[in-house]
This record gives sequence, C-alpha cells and structure tokens, in this order.
Amino acid sequence: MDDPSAQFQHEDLIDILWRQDVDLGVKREIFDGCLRQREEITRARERELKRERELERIMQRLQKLDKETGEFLPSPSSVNSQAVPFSETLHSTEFTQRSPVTQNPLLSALLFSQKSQKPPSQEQAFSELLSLPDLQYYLDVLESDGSSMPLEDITEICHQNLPEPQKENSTDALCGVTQTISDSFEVAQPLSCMPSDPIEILETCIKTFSDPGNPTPSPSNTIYSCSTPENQVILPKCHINSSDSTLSEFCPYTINTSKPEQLNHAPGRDASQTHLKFEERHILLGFDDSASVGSVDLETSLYAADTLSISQSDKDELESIHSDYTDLLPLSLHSDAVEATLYETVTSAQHQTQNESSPKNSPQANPLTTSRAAGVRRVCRDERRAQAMSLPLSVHDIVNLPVEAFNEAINSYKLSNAQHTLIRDIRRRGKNKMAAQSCRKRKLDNFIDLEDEIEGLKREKEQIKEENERNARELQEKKEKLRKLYNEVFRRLRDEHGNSYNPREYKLQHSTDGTVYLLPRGTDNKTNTPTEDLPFAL
DNA sequence: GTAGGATGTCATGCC
DNA sequence: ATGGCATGACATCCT
Repeated sequence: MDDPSAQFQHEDLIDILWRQDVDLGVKREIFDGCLRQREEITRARERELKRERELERIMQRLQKLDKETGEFLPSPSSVNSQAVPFSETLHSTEFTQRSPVTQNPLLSALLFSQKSQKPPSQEQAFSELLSLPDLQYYLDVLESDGSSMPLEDITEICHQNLPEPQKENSTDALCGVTQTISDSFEVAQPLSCMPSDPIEILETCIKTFSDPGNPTPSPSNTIYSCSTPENQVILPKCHINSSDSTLSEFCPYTINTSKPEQLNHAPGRDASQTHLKFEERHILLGFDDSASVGSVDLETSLYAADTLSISQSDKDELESIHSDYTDLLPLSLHSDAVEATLYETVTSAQHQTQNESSPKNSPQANPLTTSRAAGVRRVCRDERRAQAMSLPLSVHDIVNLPVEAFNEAINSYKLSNAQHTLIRDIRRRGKNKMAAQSCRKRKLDNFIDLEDEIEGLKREKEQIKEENERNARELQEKKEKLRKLYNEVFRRLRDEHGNSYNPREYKLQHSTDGTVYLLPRGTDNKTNTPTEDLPFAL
C-alpha cells in the first residue's frame, strides 16, 4: 500500500466499484479523503488560472497597446467616460436602455415594448463598467492589495483616496456600483455568502450587468433617473404583488421593498439611511398613496389601467367616464379631485370585481357574483352623472323617495334646467330599472310556476291514464264473469220435457227488480238485455 | 368570433 | 294631466 501506484490503483478500484454500486460495507467518505484532496487542488488551480485570465483581460481593456510606440494607452472608453460624468450617463437614455432594469425581461417588455432593442452584449456592458473612472480606481485597489479585502473596505478605501471633487461627483456612482454589487448578491444569491474574492465580485457584477436574463436590481440612481410614467406605473405593480414570490424574482424592487433589512448589507449605509432610501424610493416611484391618488390625472390613470392589467372593457369604461363627464361637466368642475374620486370609484369597482369574480377558481361563474359585478359597474353611471352635475340628492334618494318628499326636496333646492332634467331622468330610469327587475323576476316566477303546473298536469294525466287502464281491466273481468254465469244458467235451464234451451233461439233477460225472464230471440225488448254483446259459449 | 344570459334603457299602454 | 307600473324590444356587457 505504500507504493503510490498501488494506492492509485486501489483508489481507482474503489471509485469503479462505487460507480458500479457495489456495497463495500462502509461509507464513501472514508474512501473519498484523497479524492477530495485531489479535486480541491484541481479546483484551486483552475480558479487561479481563471483569475489570471480575468486580470489579463481587464488590463488589456484598460490599456491599449500602441503599435507604433509600444506604449499602453488608455482605452477610448475610459477617455469618453471622463468626458461624460457617470451621473449624466445614468440619466441618459442610452444608459437607461442598457440598465439592468431594462435587462429584466419583464420590466424591459413593459418599459420598451414599442421599441425593438437588442440586449447589450457582455463586451458592451463590460466596457460600460470599465469606462467609469471610479471603477478603474476600484480595479487598482483590487489589483494592489484588495485581493482578500471585504467589499465594504474596498469601497471605503476608494472613497477616502479619491480627490475631493471627484469624490463628490462620484459618491452616487460609487454607491450605485457597490449597491449594485451588493444587491446583485442579495437578489441573485440570497442564500449564499458574499464572495470574498474581489475578482469574483467583479465577475458577478459583470454578469449582472451583461446577462439579459438576470433579473437583478440596478443602482437606485438609475431608477431615480427614470421619472417616466412607466416607472410610476410598473413599480407599484411590483409593490402590489410583493407577496408573490414568483413575480418577486422578476421584480427586484419587490425584494428590496419587502425586505428592507437586506439593504443594510449595502456598504457605507446604515439602517436609517437605507430606510430613508427606501422611503424616498417609495415616494418617488409613486408608491405613496397620497401621491398616487391625489395627484393622478386621468391620462395617467388610463395608462395605469393599461399597465396594471386592467381589461380592455375597463379601459373603455374609464375612457367613457372621461368623455361622459367631460361632456356633462362644466369647466369649473373638471378638477383633479373629481377625477381622482372617479378614478378611485372605478378602480375600487374594478378591484371589487376582480376580488368577487375569480374565474380561475370557478369555471362556471356564479350568476350572483357576475350580476353584482356588472351591477357595480352599471349602477355608477347615474351616480357619475349626479356627481358631475353636483346634484344635491343621492341617486338612492332620487329614486326611492316618495313623490311628495321628492317634489319637496327638489323644490327646496335651486336647480338648473339641466339638473332638473337629469334628476327626473335618474328617477325615471331608477324606477323603470326596478320595475324591469321586478318584471323579470315576475316573468321568471311565472315561468317557474308554469313549469310546475305543467309537471302537475303531466302527473295528473298519468294518474288518469292508469285509472282508465285499471277500469278497463276490471270491466273485462266483469264481462267475463257475466258470460260464464249466463252460459251456466242457460246450461241448467230445462223445459217441461227436460230438454235444454237453444241459446240461439232464447235469451235471458233480468228486470230491475231482479227477476230473470227467458225470452225467445226476436223479441223487440232491448231494455235490460245483457245478451246483445254477450258471446255465446256454445 | 360567437352564443347566450344578465342588466339597463326606452317606448308604449294602462291605471 | 301626471306619475307610476308593466312589459316588449333593443343595446351592452360579460362569461
């Protein structure tokens, strides 16, 4: 066993036996000690090689070799990056298009559904990253002594060593980059620890920026730069569905907002800052209820209806509301508050509709639920008109007050002709609506009653039919009995000579008093004659 | 896209 | 004359 070749053969044999599922009687770990050591050595060597390759690649990109002078020149991208500050880059459309937000397939589809955009390649994303002067500083630190340094320390060192103006300008950028790295790990690898190897961090960062299918968060600055309605709409959606773990995978902000404590891991930030950031993001992105309801205009609402997956019919309803009350409304009433109220009404109705009717759970829709949902949608039409015309009475009162009280009420207010007409129409429609409902109910009840009556008549008909059949059977039995009795009587009758009577020549006839007479046939007395239809059993 | 049910609304007649 | 009711017919929405 001391011979290395013999030991190698022994391990190989164990491995072969193990692969062939041969029970050796002991656990595999006992045999795997040497195997694991070999694997770890191989893995470390591969990691070392990979790191060297990455460093070499980074250096090649940072410094371009001038073929004429043989000197290393700064890459064009880094030159460009000095001309364009990072904050401006963040605000630019190009960066917005390349941001990880847009590389999230879901967000990208929602944000830029109109445009056909090619996701940036890894090279582009890499050069984008390397074009940041702050990141170059990071790389210097990484190369020098940051190989085993935690990310927080690297950030701190870079921040301290930066020149003052650049520090000020680049604070957000640094925070953005480090936040991105940190967030990337929080989201993409929530269960794993932060890699201690800076190259691995950088590598993950590169993958984060370049992988179009990687739904990782972007620097918060990117989001702040995107103050378009898309963000105001899409992100609340993420917030609304924050409990949905599936969607959370595609919406990193859900993770960040629902788990703010994870942001505490971000370098250079304490909990209060993170919380402040969270609140700030919440408000800026339209999470705040007061902001989203109070200041929303109808166009935004319509847009929100679009992106919040409201159906086409509801959008039409919203649009009809818009047109309806725009037609009805005096200009002074066309205020945000009214619109917000209307929007709230409709969205709450929509919400109620969605909550009440769950077609996924009930393939056959509940008629009551359906009718209630439709009612909610339809009932509000006159209410909209009443609100738009500022009627002093509620629709319910307009419809349900007695005539005297109603007339008294409308006379007590000073109503315009339009208001008067509308209030009369609302009452008429309301009354007619109730009448139509009762009429339909009555019609339905009549229909049901008629069906019940039909069923009863059918049953009665069956009973009568059965009784008829029973009576016919009994009649036949009685006829048979009478015939037999008649024949028996004839058979026993004898004349004075002891001869029997011929049934063809004579017949029996009984009177009402029970007396039986023997009469010769041909007698024209048909009363009480049971022999007309009696068969003769001769 | 279509069928069918539910509902709202209008027109009309009657009380 | 007026208001309310009943009902047929049509439109619209929703499943």
